[in-house]
Amino acid sequence: MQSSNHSTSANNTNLASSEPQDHRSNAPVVKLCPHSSGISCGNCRLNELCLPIALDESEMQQLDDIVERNRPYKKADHIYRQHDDFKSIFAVRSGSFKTYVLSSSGAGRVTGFYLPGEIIGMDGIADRVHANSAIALEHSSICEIPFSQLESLSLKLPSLQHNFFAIMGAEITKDQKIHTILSSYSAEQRIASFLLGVSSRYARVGLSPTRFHLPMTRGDIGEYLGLTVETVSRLFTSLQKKGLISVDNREIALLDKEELRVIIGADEF
Amino acid sequence: MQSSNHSTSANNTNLASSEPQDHRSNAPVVKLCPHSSGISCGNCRLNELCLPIALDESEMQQLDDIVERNRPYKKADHIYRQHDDFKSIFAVRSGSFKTYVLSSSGAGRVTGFYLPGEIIGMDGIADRVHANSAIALEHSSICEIPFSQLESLSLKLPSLQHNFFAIMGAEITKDQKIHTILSSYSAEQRIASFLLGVSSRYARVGLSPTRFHLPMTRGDIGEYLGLTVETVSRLFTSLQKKGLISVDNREIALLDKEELRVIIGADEF
DNA sequence: AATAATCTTTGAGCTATATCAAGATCGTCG
DNA sequence: CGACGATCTTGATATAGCTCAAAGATTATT
Repeated sequence: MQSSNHSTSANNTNLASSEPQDHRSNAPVVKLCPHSSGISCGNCRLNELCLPIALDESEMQQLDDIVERNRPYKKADHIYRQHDDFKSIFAVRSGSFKTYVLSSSGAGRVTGFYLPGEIIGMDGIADRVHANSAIALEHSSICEIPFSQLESLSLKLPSLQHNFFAIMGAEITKDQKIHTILSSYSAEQRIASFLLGVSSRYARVGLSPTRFHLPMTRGDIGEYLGLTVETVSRLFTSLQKKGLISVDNREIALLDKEELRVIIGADEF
Repeated sequence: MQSSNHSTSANNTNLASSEPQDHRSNAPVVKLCPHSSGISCGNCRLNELCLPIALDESEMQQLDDIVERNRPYKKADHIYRQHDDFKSIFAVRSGSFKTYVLSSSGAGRVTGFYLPGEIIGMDGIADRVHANSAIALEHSSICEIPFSQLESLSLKLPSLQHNFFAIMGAEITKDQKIHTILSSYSAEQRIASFLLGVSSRYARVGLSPTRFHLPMTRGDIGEYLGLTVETVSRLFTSLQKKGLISVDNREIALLDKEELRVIIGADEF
């Protein structure tokens, strides 16, 4: 189905294995090239936003030693799939991913989008099995951090333990925010909130908060927000007509962020 | 407003302070009675479901030393409120709590329910400020675990660090499950899923999975599931008419769990 | 470059759930 | 015990967003 692919969390810990026992359609057959790039946490432009926040030189070096930098993922490549054994978490270095669960009806349900500097895979920590699948939305690259090694290192580096608790805590806070959005916001509020959220996540990594490219389809956004494609599309059109955003396919410009915030907080009186 | 209350995460670390600077209406004025009960992690019947899982005697003792066992909470007492400084996490020992965020319209939004053996307060770990409020649904008691001390101790006790990572991971997995429920389930599926969820959580602590008391109102359930009170009420009635459950005010009996599961998975073909 | 597949938009009608309203029941407190 | 406030139920109606449908745009494949 594909000429190449990646090892996954379930099987790429053993880098020597060139023929991993993979039960999936697009089975990886190419061996990994860790450390092939000259990239390290120390020189990564995301290091202040990622796991290494506030680590000193030596600490960062120790973290760096357990990080594996897999070769790039093509669009639609999976990092891991639902029910795979949990072995690692992954930091997005470039590109973007979505996570989703499958409902056998085929109606996949998107559970999250991940942009550079964000961590994927924490859904597997509790049960040691991934609760969802993670797939690249575009050509992307990640850093793989074997979890057991992260645990060991966290025992030695208080800052690292602290950072990882904070990262997991942020995931919890984020998920609860979405809970509120899904349980109480109108379709228009959901879309406004989604766009502002993406905006600030791009801003976080130094990209424009007002003009950006959406890596996901309208359908993905709909699944994530509990809306249909049609509703998402209609609302993009409607927000554009109101002059709040400009839409050119997946190129979005936020023209009036303040008013978008008003939409979200409109029930707040 | 009330004759007594509790210290909160924001101010009860200093047990000596009998007059904490509290900005809330029902300000605590009674000093705490830690260790007043003969209770310890070692003899707590929940210790296999809580933070101490798989800790040995000595480890459990060390954990025990940092745990503060506050006096009971009355119905409607807050453990902490939105925007309070984050200092501790809390394990429910008995009773139950809900967490919620306020939308100034007064329409509070319930973000979670917490039963015995479950951990409250992880919403504050990332930002060091609580993102929601936690309030007792009935007469309840908790164990308070100061977070900075938990962090320190986790550096010394690998099992404790491991457990806490797992507990946070479980919270993430749970929140993502709810995401899926809210974004794709019908009202009936949400209610069925909620009832089965409560059932297995009661089973976890050794209570009946088929007959239980709901500590929360229909309105709470509605806010949590993104439904109105009326819809929740109608569905309870409807599921009862179908013979799947029996409802006597807040006393619930699950008469046909298998069929409830079918309802949830009904789109799975 | 041509074709196929996927994604997006727009319209028209439908339905699940919200909203509004009113009564019934429960729990609490004087 | 009696009464008030909170909670729950049930009915009637409204509507936001879904479903179905079809055409246009974009992207991928040969």
